[in-house]
Order: sequence, then C-alpha cells, then structure tokens
Amino acid sequence: MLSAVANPTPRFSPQDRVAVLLPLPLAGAYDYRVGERPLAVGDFVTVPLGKRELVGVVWGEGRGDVDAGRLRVVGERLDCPPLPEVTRKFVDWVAAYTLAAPGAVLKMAMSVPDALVPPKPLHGVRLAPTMPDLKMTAARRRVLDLAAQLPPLPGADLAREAGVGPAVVKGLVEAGGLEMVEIARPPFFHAPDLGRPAPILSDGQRVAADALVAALDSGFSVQVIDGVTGSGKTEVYFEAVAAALAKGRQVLVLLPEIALSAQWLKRFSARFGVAPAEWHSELSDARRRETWRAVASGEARVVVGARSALFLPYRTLGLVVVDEEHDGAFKQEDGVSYHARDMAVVRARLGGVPVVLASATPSLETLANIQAGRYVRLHLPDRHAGAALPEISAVDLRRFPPPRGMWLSPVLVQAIEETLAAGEQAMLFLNRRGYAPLTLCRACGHRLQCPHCTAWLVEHRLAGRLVCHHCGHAVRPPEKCPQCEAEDSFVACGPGVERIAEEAAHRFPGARVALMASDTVTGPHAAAEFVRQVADHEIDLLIGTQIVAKGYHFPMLTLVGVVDSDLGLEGGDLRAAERTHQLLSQVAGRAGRAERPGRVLLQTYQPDHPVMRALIDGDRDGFIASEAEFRREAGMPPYGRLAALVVSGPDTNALDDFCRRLARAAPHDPALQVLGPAPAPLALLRGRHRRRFLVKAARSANLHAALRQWLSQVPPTGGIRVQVDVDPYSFF
DNA sequence: AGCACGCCGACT
DNA sequence: GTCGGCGTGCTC
Repeated sequence: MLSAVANPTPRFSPQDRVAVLLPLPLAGAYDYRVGERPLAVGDFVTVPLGKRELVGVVWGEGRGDVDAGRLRVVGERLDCPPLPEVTRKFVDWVAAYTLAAPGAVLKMAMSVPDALVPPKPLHGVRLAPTMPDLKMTAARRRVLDLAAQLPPLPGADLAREAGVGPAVVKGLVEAGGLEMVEIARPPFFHAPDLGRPAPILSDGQRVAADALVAALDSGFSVQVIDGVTGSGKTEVYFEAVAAALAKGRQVLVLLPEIALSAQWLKRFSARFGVAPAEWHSELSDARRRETWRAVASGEARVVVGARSALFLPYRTLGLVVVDEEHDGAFKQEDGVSYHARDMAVVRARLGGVPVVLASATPSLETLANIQAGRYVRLHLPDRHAGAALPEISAVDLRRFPPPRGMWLSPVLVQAIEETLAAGEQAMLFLNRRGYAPLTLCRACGHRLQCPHCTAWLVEHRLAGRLVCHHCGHAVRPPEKCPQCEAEDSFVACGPGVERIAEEAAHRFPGARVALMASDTVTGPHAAAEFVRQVADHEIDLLIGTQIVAKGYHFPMLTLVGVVDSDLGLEGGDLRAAERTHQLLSQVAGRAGRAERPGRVLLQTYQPDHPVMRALIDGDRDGFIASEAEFRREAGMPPYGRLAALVVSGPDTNALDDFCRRLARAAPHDPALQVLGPAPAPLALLRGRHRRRFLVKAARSANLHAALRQWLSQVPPTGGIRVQVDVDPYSFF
C-alpha cells in the first residue's frame, strides 16, 4: 500500500503480496504473502523455501506471476536496520550489468547471515540498591568499594580491577550484594580524530586536495588523482576523507589487496588516531558480523576493504576512494564477474557522492573517460619532498647475457654490488612464483603437466612440490619420468623467484636476502612483518613477485632490477602492453623514494619495444596515446565493448554440440560481432573442458539486451555451464 | 545454494 | 532383495 507523501518507502499490509529476494542464484525475487505484521521495502525477513527457512529482503510489490494458492507466508521481520534503498538499487544495477542473478549479487551484500540477528545483550554488575547482610571478607570489600565508584561493567572486568578471582564477584551476585544489569556494548570502532594536525602538503597536493574537498558538496563526480609514484596521493585523498568525516558521512576506501596493506593502515592510524574498519576475506566470522552491523548503524566511519566492501549497507556514504585503480585485482572473475573500480563509480553515482580514483598509472579506461570529459583529472607530476623519479634503463640481454644456467646479467650484478656496497637496498622483481615454470625429462622430453588443466606444473622447491597455479593441484616430484621411466632425468626450465633467490644467495654471499611471494606471505601479519624488516633495513636484497610492486615505501631502496621485463608481453592479450607498462612503472616506483636517488634496470631482449621505450624515456603519455589509437582502430575497449562467454562441461562432445547450437542462435546485428566458439585459453580447467565466445560490440549497441535474448534461447543442459563476463579483463 | 527424486552397482 | 552413488530439477 503506497502512502501519499513524497518519496515514500512502500509499505505492505497483512495479506499483501510482496516480492522477497533471497541470497540464491534464482532468476528473480519470489512472491510471498505478508503475515500478521506489516512490512516495508528493505526489511530483512525469514521466509520458507522448500523445507528450509531462509533470510531474504523485501524487494517490492509482488510480481503476481504465481497462483495465490502457491504463496507461502513471510515469517518474522528481523530486528536490524533495513537494507538501504541505495544498496538495493546497486544490487539490481550490478545484476543487470553483469547478467548475474540478482540473488547472487544480494548474497554479496548480506555475506554474514548472523549479522542480521541482534547481538546478545551484554550484562554487567553494579552495587545492589539495598545492601543485604553479607559475610564480609577483604576480597568482597575491595569489589564492593570498586563497584561503588565504577559504572556497571562486566563481572570479569570488575574482578580483574579488584585483583580478585571471578568467583568472588559471582558469589556477591548470588548473595545479593551486586546485581546484574544490561549494559551498552562498547563500540567496536572509534570515531576518527579530526583534530590531529594534517601533514603539510606541497602546493600541487594542496590544489588537488582542495578540489576533492570542494567536490564533496556537489553530488556525484569522478576525480582522478593522476600522480607519479611517491607523489603523495594518499595524503591528498586523506584530506577529502577528513572533510567527509567532518560532515558526518561515511567513507569507503577500496584497495586492490587489503591483506597486503599494512603500510596503508599505519598511515591511516597516524593521520586519524584510530584504525579504520577493515573488510576482506580473512576476517573472522565474529569480526565480519560486527563490521557489517557497524557499517549499517553508521558506527564504522571509514571502511577500507577489498572489492566486496562495495556491497556493505552504508547508512551515510559520502565518499568513495579507489586506490591503485588500474590494478587487475579489482576485477572479480569467479561467481558474479565485476570490476570493482567501475562498480565503485556506479555506487557513488547512485548515492549522489563523489568518487576518487588514484593511480600513478591510470587505466586506459580511466584516461579515456578523462578525455571524454566524464572524469576530472588532478595531476601530481612531482615526487613529494623533493625526491626525484628513478632513472630507468634497459639491460639488453642479447649483448650482456647472464652466464649459462643463470638469470642475472653481469650489468645487473654489478649494479647490485655497488648498491649493497653503498649500504643501500636492492630489489629484484620477477612475476613468476616458484622455482621453475616448467620441468621436463632430459631423456624423452616429457613435460610435467597438470592432469586437470592445460598448464605445466610449476616446481616449488621450498615446499618440495609441483603445483598447478590454476587449480592448486600439488604433487611430490616423481622419482622417475612417467613417460620413459628414466630416473633423475628431470631438468628445471626457466626461472621463478625461488631460483633467483638461489642465484642471489650464491652471487652476493654477504647480503641478507628475502623472498616475497604470495606463498611466502601468508596473510596480513606476515606481510606486515616483511614490510617492517625491509623498512628497518634488516634485509639487503628483496626478491619478489608482483606483491612487491604494491605501493610500499622503503626509503633505503635505491635499485630495482626487473629480471624478465618481457614476461607479460607474451601471449597476445589485449591488455598485455598496458599491463606490463603499469606493472613495471609501479615496480620502478619503489626505487629512490627518499633522499637517495633510485635507478631501475630492465633486463629485456627487446629494448626497443614501445613499452620499454616509454619506461626508459618516461613517456607515459606518448605510450598511452599510441596504445589508445590501436584500441580505437580495432574497436576494442575502452572504445568498443567486449563480453566473453565461457562455456564449460565435463564432456567434449556434449560441449561442442551445445556450442554449435549456441552459435546458430547468435544475434544478427551489424553492431555486434560474435567470435567463436574457440577453445578457451585454458581449454581444460579443473577437469572441465572450456570453449569461449567473444562478443565485440560498438558503444552504441545494446549489448545486454542482445546477450540476454541470445542466452535465453539455448538453456544449458547436462552439466554444461555458461559463464558471462561483461568487460572481461584478462583473456587467460 | 540445498534438498529431493530417480535410476543403476555392491552389500547384509 | 536393499543401501547408496550423485545427475537433474525445483524452490514463491
């Protein structure tokens, strides 16, 4: 029943039909009949589904597409704040855009079912209003004296304060000297301290910060902080964070990998005097529940999180920040496939608030939006506090090859020796985990391959395992070749970081060498400890995968060596050049961030490749311009649009048959081009065979309508799955 | 996502 | 003869 006031929250009376969205991958919301209590849109309710009782959200008026006789009755309304309208609109928007089931998106927004049940009330003790006759002891005396002075507090705390055992307090409660009362739960998250002195900003930083602060009152906008590595982007957006908080609003900061952001958290605490609320996959259930509720109630003022933090039920979100916006980790590939940076922009637009994208190497998408006038660019061309950008040069591996069986060129070795001799730190970067990416039999040439995927097994010598990096399959190295049964015939081909660490230990015997990769850095604590060791100069030579490229500030690090600069350029991926340029720029940006100047050596077989030239000449804009031109001519993103359909199944015959039927039903539209089916880049993954279609669409085409229409014509059967990825990011 | 129904192999 | 494997399909 709608009321007549403006912008009403639709309310539903007993016996009405309501649509309830459940956190399941169903096609849409299901209709239920309202029970004895009225309901409003956004209410969390329990409903029966089959034999189960589930929590869902009242999504709107019933759709009326099932017989009234089949309707079941809504159970209870949960005692928690309703899901805000903006969050509901966001869920619908994301579902429509990604072609996912709305319930699958809702699931991300209510990832903690327990959070919906109010927490158990907390009990404390205080002095009873009338004191009964008590057998008095010294311990009891101390407890009662203390209880007279303190507000009600949990019995265990009172006992600890009084220096007695908990049994004394318990005894006093039973004897009537103390009484139990319900007390307010202490807040989990403390309000940031806005009175702290802000750091002194450079003129350039000040201009950018002022622009961000001014935008806070102008509704939706997208501001891009385009600042070189070390330019102080974080300090700039912290000013906007402070201003948003001063207006009583909440702030969301998205980081690509929250588990690796120890330094960021430290900077936040230094600026605001408190820790922000964190949101990522490694939170405990209890912490997750508290955080969810604190976001909903508005108690959590700043949330820093991975992509899923977008779906929290913010009460008064006033600012969204996406740091390292170019980072591929923002693209979720499994389940609902979405790009958190793009969805952050959508979330901000629905909420009518500004969003800030920050990067030293903005994505082509973002740069195109700046050019089109949709996003505003705030430029920070200089490093903070007078530090210079590092000098980047190529080491031509054709002219200065490493010795046989090694991977570091004499040029790089000498530079590392000089750096270590000067008492400074060096870093070696190779974006490949493990010891060697390929193991083959010297006798017969057999290559060790994953039984479930189209991929070689990667040797992890430290763990004594051969590992598939796609499905996690791990085996002990076999004693003899499974093909020719030769013994001790395996030879490791190519380097991974473990092998580089071995070589470094051999070449720089006095140096303290550390290896940092996702399998040696197991969580936030390990990451923080690594970072501390490097920052405190307990490590001379750091060797790592892309984990070391991420925003760290190591003042004494002056040399960065890239072991294989060409690695990311292989394979013909659409974004290979852009990604390699971003990654190497970020890695290079770790060098020389304080007083001492930095230098970067890129080992490469193609020193004249446009990516290498751009890095060496510091000509990012020129590189971007030519890359953009190529994409424009090819009709590729960001100038055209792509969708990928990955069709998978256990049986190749059934799979190919299904693909043929799908191909026959493909849309006929001059603005759409359907390519495929072709074997997907991983033609076998986790035991499932995979085929891929690519849909290339002009900006003007209605890609979503065409995809929906197409897919609805050929429903998958027999264990076949169709995964849709709108705006695919990687092609592997 | 569960949970049932349903149709083919090794057990008391 | 039954217990149970997990393939397919439905849940307002």
